[in-house]
Amino acid sequence: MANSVPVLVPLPLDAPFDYALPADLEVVPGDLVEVPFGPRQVIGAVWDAPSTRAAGAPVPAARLKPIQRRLDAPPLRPPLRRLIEHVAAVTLAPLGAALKLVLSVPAALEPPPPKVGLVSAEGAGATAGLSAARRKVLAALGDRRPRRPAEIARLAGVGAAVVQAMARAGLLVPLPLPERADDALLAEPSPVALSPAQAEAARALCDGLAGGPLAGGYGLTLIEGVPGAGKTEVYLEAVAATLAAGRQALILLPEIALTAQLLERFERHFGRPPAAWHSELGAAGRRRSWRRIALGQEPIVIGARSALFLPFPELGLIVVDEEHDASFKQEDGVPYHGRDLAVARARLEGCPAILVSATPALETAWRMGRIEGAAGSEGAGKTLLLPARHGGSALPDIRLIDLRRDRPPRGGWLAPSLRAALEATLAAGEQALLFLNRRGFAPLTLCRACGHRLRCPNCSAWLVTHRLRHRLVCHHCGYGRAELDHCPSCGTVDGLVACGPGVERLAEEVRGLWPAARVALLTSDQPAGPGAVAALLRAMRDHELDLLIGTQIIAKGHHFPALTLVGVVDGDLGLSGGDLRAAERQFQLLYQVAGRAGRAHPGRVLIQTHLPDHPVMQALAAGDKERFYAEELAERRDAGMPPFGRLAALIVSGRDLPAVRRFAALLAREAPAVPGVRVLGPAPAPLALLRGRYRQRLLVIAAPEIDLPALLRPWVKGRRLPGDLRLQVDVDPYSFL
DNA sequence: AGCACGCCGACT
DNA sequence: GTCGGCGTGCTC
Repeated sequence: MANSVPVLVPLPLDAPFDYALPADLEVVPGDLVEVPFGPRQVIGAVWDAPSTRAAGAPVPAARLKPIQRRLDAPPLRPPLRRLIEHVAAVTLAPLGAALKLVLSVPAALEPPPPKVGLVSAEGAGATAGLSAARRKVLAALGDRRPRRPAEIARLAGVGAAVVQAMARAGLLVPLPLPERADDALLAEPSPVALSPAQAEAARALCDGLAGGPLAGGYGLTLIEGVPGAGKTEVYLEAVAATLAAGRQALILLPEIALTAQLLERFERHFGRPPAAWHSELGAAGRRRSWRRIALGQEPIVIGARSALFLPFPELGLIVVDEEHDASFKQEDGVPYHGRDLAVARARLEGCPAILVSATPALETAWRMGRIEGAAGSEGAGKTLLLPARHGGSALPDIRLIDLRRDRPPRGGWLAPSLRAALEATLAAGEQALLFLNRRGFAPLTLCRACGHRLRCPNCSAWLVTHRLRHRLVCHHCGYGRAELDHCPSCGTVDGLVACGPGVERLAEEVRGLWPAARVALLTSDQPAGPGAVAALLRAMRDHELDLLIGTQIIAKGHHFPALTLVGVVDGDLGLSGGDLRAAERQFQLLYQVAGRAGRAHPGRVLIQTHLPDHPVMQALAAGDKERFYAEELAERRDAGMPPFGRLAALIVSGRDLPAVRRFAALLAREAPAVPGVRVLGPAPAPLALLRGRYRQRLLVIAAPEIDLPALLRPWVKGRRLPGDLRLQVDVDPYSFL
């Protein structure tokens, strides 16, 4: 019992705790161990010995509790441990909370229970006195091969209960099932023919990256090209090179871009399905995948941002596809940015990182020195610009519809010119897509008699009418109730009017105009059910649909060969609200949506807008991405906003508004007075009431040379909050909602 | 994060 | 007189 060992537990604690190491146990840093923690047992990770003892007297050796056991799982490798420390440092999260991101699947830390099947017991041939069902089971099990209970029941044509009862009665006995041998390639990989431009980019990617993936070493590359330019094929070459070197590749995608289509594409290319890691994965799938990844049995992992924390034994490449996407930013819990951490992990692992986008984040473009007249940071990495595959214009023909002149008829949302274009497209037997980034039927419902607006009781937000489900829903907290036929304020019956369009309402208009057209709706909540979305996308691809109406879920990755017209119903939607990145995001979104048109045929895009002179609209209409980036960057520079300044948002929330205000004001009074740092607020946060909690926000704006986490740490860390108040610190906030 | 300890209201 | 509310403080 000589040594003491630091163990980090996945709880919101800032430092590891020391434990006694029993004489019969050996551990190395990164090992997963079970330790007593207060009254309970928790699984933690053996941490590295601190170089200098942290402040505070060490716990006397006599009071140390012993490590209970070491788990049968590979230790967390040093790069992953350093990533955990990095996350805690940059987000101000407790170190243990960062560890929890890695140990998110406790069940995976234990070896899986051996898979057991059933065979008929010795001498069970004597069937006398057995029921017909039981005889059927024994007959079906003639070959004495162990099978899973469900399979036996199916084979014998009996219920699961029969099999269970027979096992209990000893008529069937357990026997281990043979391990599934699935390491081999399942199919012949099908190499993809690259265009000359793609081949050149792939060569540059594989050769030029700090000696290439084969040689290892950190390097950062941006692959940029219009939708359809074949960016995926190029990075697949780097993935192939990584696999050839015997290392693993991680591909990060926004959650909604993780489709069956994409997984199939990888499977075709590499002859085996990649491991997918996303929120839909069930408990069993997570456990299995986590463990297989930890044991180095999954060479390719495609996942959403949380896949960054998987325990790869030898990570050789990280790709961040759609790197500009805002969903890489984790908003609650530990508020990290997936793209930034991907780059950080690549650096720690000593492997290349590839960022991929048709419309890079402004920060990325700047950092890579991509923008005309902008210095960028030196030596950040290199950019591979992929030209459009068929030469010609980079994007389909984009035109603006000025809604101030070209007005939709009363009660409609499609301007005459968009109607005409849809009419012509449908008449020609071609496909169209209508994009409206608004779920439901109408975003606002008000009473004609008294003007009352239907609001969420928990949030400062309107209730959205979802007519298909006959419900009123809050899109922020999940509150929902049945649709109303009377005003809850004045009681007037049938006086409620729906204001503004949602995709459901748009579908109604479209069906009224073209009753014969095959129309479908696609949003994040519609259609429901596994496979339904895939089926719908397949139907669209195979031209079994004429018109698809959807929210931003349709913007990503899908390829519809017969699509020739894209209509953007409300181009201004993302531009309202004082969000720093509103213009950038809207440009990226509309550019992506536009890219759906004419990937095979020349297509066109019509954008309805009230702001045709807005820089976003002008840039889209002119097809001038460069100008938009340059202008937007200039504006950021003038305002001292990212990437020319750093932001942090401090949000104080609680059920009692006065208490929230008091604490926010106190926080502001105690703000660090440092040159180059401004603190704005407190002011009501953009959603001033969310889930029944009032929210006040302080905004910190710091010059780029300021170490923002270091500045914030003494100010906010270890602060005791009265009552149910909570303080959320978001360094480099992304969305301002 | 849990969970215990610790001081003030309505109940068998 | 007790059961129990959740405020605050600790866990090697």
